[in-house]
Amino acid sequence: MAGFLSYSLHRVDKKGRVSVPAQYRALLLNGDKSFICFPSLLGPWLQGVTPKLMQAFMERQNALGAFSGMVEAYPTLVFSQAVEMIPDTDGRIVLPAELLAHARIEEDIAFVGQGLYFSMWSPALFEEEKVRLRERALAERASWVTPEMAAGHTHAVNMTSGGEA
Amino acid sequence: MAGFLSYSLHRVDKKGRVSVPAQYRALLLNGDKSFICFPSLLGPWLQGVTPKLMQAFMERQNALGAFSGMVEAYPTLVFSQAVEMIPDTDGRIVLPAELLAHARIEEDIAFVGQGLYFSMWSPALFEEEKVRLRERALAERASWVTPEMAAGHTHAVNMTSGGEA
DNA sequence: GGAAAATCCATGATATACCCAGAAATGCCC
DNA sequence: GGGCATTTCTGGGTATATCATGGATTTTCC
Repeated sequence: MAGFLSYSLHRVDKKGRVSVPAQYRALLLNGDKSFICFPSLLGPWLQGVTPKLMQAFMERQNALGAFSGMVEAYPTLVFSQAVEMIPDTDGRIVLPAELLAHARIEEDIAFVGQGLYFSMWSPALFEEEKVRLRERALAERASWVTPEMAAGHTHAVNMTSGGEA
Repeated sequence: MAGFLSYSLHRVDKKGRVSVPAQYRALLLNGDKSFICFPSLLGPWLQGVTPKLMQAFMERQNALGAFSGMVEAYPTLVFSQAVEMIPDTDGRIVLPAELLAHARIEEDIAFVGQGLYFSMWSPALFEEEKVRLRERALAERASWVTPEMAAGHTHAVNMTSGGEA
């Protein structure tokens, strides 16, 4: 399945090395075998996105921004703090200290699948976040599973293509 | 028929293995030979969906959501708790302990067809749910039956008989 | 030369993929 | 309807491969 799923706990060793979940690594194989990591602006966690997604974000920038004379705050922050992570032959990466600090990650790290992308957390902080997520999710749910979705997408979701006649 | 039907009772053995109903397996054959399983946000049961359906849900995410700064609560909860299940050569899967716990499944498990997808229950809990379903189904029925059907073919929409045939 | 980083090597625990076999149910043919 | 054959589910056992992790070694660059 081509999406980031599940939750997995990993360890940060003394040298800062972290195993990227094998499942995620498999998803990166089709691309650049790397992912982009940057601190979330809203809280203590790190976002992990595919290079492709990063590209899409870049293309949203005003190409002439550099000539506008003003600094585009959001993309500048994101890009300046983003780091490309390339897992080594053992599937491990080393997260820069600033990123670890931002997410308050010390010995343990949690990889959290979010479908198109994923995030990395201090396990304890994510547990707290999960409580908040649950509260918000029910309210949000309606907007994610609206009749339009059912009407608009169902036909594209043709079960298992063929099926028996 | 390319849809998840019926109800079937299965056993969870000591090793946590569960046979996926042959009927369901047949539906997965033309696809990825797997399905995605995640806890329902609404109650103690597990949802089973095809990878294709999961994909459709994923595509509904804002591709640049990771950059919005906001955590999308609903998809994050779903994806982070979702696990891809790939039946082995005997057609069995192993459900993770957290999922079993959520649905309070112990020795027995019920597969419940829901058309485009299906769900997994503790048989006892589903019996209780069925009572509630019957009540709600009658109220809902009106919105599922189109005017034409209501005029002549109402009997053809007799979904609520449910249970084992 | 020394610190930091990248690479290689080793390990062990776990899970998982596979095999086998019996029982039960199902469908089929006569 | 009776009997046969096939599928399906279940249980148990085992070997294998995967994967996360820790340590050592080499390389790089200041």
